Amino acid sequence: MYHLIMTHAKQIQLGKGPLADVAAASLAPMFAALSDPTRLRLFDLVRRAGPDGICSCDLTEPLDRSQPTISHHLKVLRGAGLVESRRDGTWIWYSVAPHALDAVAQFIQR
Amino acid sequence: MYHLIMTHAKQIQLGKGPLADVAAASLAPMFAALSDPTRLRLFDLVRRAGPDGICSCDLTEPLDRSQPTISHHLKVLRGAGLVESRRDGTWIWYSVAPHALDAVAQFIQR
DNA sequence: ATGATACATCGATACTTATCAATGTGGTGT
DNA sequence: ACACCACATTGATAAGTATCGATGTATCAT
Repeated sequence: MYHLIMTHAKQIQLGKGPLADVAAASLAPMFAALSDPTRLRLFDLVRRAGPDGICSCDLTEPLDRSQPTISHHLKVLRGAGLVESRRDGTWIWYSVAPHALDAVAQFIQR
Repeated sequence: MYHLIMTHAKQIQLGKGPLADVAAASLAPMFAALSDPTRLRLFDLVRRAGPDGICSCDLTEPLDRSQPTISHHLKVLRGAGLVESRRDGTWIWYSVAPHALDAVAQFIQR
C-alpha cells in the first residue's frame, strides 16, 4: 500500500522501505528550494498572499534584495514546483502551487 | 500566542506575521541539511533505526559512498541538530535527535 | 513609433559544497 | 608496544549558487 503524491507532473512514491534513490532525487530539490533564507522568506510571502498570489514587484522591497536576485529565487521556487506564476499585463503574480509541500510533509511525518 | 520550538539549544519563534529574518536563518540550515539526495537517504536510514540508532559502519555500503563522504554528511546532519551520536567502543551510533523536525514540520503546516 | 514599466536573462564574482584519496586519531585486543 | 579497526580530518577538485549591474524582452499608455 503506497501513498501517491503529485508534485508538478511528477509522482513520488514513498513506500515503506528505505527511501529509494529516485524518491530522494525528487525530494531533495524541494528541500533545496527552501534551504536559502531569502528564498524561504520569499516562499512564505507568496504563501501568505493566498490563492490570488502576490505581484513580483511587491517582493523586492520587503526582502531587501535586487530585482534580478528575486527573479532568480522565484525561478528556483517555480522549478521545484512550489509556486506558480500567471501573467496579468505587465505584472506577474506568484502563488503557491496546490499540494506543493505534500511530498515534503509526508516525508517528515513517517 | 507563539509556538516555541527547541532545536538543539536554539529556540525558533514562528509567529503569525511574515517569516522573520532570524527565523528564516534558523530554519534554512535544516532544509539545507536535507537538500542533498545522499544525505536525505542517510537521514532516512538513521531514522528507521529507531532510538538505538545505527552504526556508522552500516551506512557506507547501502549509500554507495566513501567513508569520508558519509562521515561528512553525518557531521552536517549533526550540525543541523537532526541526528545525535553516541560512542560505543570503536563504533559510533547515530540516532535521530528528539523533536528534530518539529520546526520544519511547523513551518510547512501553517 | 516612443517612452515607461515589470520582469527575465547574461556575465562576473565570491562563496559554498559533494566527493574521494591520503592521512590522522582514538579505542581494542594481543 | 604493536597491529588493527572505526571513524574523523585534511587537501584537492569539480561543480553549484547567491548576488548584483548591465542588458534584453514584453506589455501598456500616449
